[in-house]
Amino acid sequence: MPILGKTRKDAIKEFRTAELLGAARRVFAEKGFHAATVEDIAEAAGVAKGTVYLYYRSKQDVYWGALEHGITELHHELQTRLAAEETPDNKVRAFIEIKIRYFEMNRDFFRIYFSELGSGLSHPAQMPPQFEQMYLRQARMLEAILQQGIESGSIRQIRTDTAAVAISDLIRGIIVQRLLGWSTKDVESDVSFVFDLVWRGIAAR
Amino acid sequence: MPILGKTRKDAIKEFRTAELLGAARRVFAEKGFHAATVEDIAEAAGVAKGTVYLYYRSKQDVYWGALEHGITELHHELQTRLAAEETPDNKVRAFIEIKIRYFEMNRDFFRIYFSELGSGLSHPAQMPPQFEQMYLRQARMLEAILQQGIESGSIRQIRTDTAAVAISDLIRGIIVQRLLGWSTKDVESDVSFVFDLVWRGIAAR
DNA sequence: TAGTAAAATGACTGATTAGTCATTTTATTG
DNA sequence: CAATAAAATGACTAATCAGTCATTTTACTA
Repeated sequence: MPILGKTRKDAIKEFRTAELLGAARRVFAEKGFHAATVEDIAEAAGVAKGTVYLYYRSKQDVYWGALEHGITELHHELQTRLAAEETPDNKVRAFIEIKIRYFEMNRDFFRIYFSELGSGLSHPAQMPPQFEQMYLRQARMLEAILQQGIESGSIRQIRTDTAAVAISDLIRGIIVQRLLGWSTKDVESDVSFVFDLVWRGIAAR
Repeated sequence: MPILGKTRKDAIKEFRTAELLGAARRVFAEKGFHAATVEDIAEAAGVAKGTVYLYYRSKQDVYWGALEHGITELHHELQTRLAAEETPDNKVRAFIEIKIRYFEMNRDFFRIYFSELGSGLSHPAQMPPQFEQMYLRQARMLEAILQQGIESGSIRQIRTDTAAVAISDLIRGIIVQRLLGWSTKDVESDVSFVFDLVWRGIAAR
């Protein structure tokens, strides 16, 4: 039974992989890439160190796996929820809200995501190209919304690429504030602040 | 001659310290805190490893020294230049421009500054309290300008703390874009973009 | 210039840890 | 229930590097 056999093997692999990625996310978030040891991750996942190397080629591989998992999940969340909104202003607001809420619910992931951005700054070459693509994919999603708004007349003529990046920066800033405990407001109020600032800035007069 | 002697000794110390901080900034920016070795820094400064430990107690100390130096320099730059501006809108614009230009001229420093923010996220406890103070000091400078604008009626009622942070986030985002080579516009045009977005968002109607 | 103090050096130590692989445990199958 | 294959283990190796300190070099002084 080659097919069943293959499926079962894959099931084990998927299970261990998910187990390890969850542990990796927690450990990397707490200690950062360098300070986290493979032993730490193995322990957090409840396996021995050698087992980690049965599923990932290196520590760096585990890290990228954890990062990719979160980015993909967030992307799907955005695609699904944005499809339900009609107007550009609702879409922009939803975009802001979904990202803030996702990171609020996945703080460990945000720490990895954020610090990877930082190290990508120092070593752009070492980052696998697909990650640059993943970052840009989100920016393009937002750009498309802005473009739609410009065409329908609700958003003024504006550089959509720069505006999209600016919105992402504001969102990231809010998350950092929340993680540091410097913002004690509820999510809704932070979402409104960002949306109002942005919408005043980009809406047609 | 105790006084002269002391002065000379201090002069040597200052010279070596500056030498080392410059080298540290370059090396840390290129490799990041963990991957940079004390040997690297010593070599970049043209001294032996042991010499580094005559002026700094640890690698971490060197890092904080480099960070503090840049933050202080930027702070003085801001204080001096902002004093020359009169109206809130000119001050806000100057604030944006000075920061972008400073980081544009000190790219190595920005990499350290930015990644420290990232690791502060993961280990808030390990960051010496004075750094949190330094970060907040800049935010307060901006807040004071906004407050002044509100009082004079040119800026609408708005949460100055959140707005100040938002402006800083936008500035940081622009710098990242520039360092990654994703923004090819001249500084003036990036400054204008940020200022226009912000001013539409916060100006009195 | 000789003698002394300050500064600089770099070989060395101890600790850490990524990755390996011979051995053991667990699951499968006929 | 063997016999065999798959999965898991963790002791071990080799490499790296922060920090030390006995020795050497440089600067100063009388």
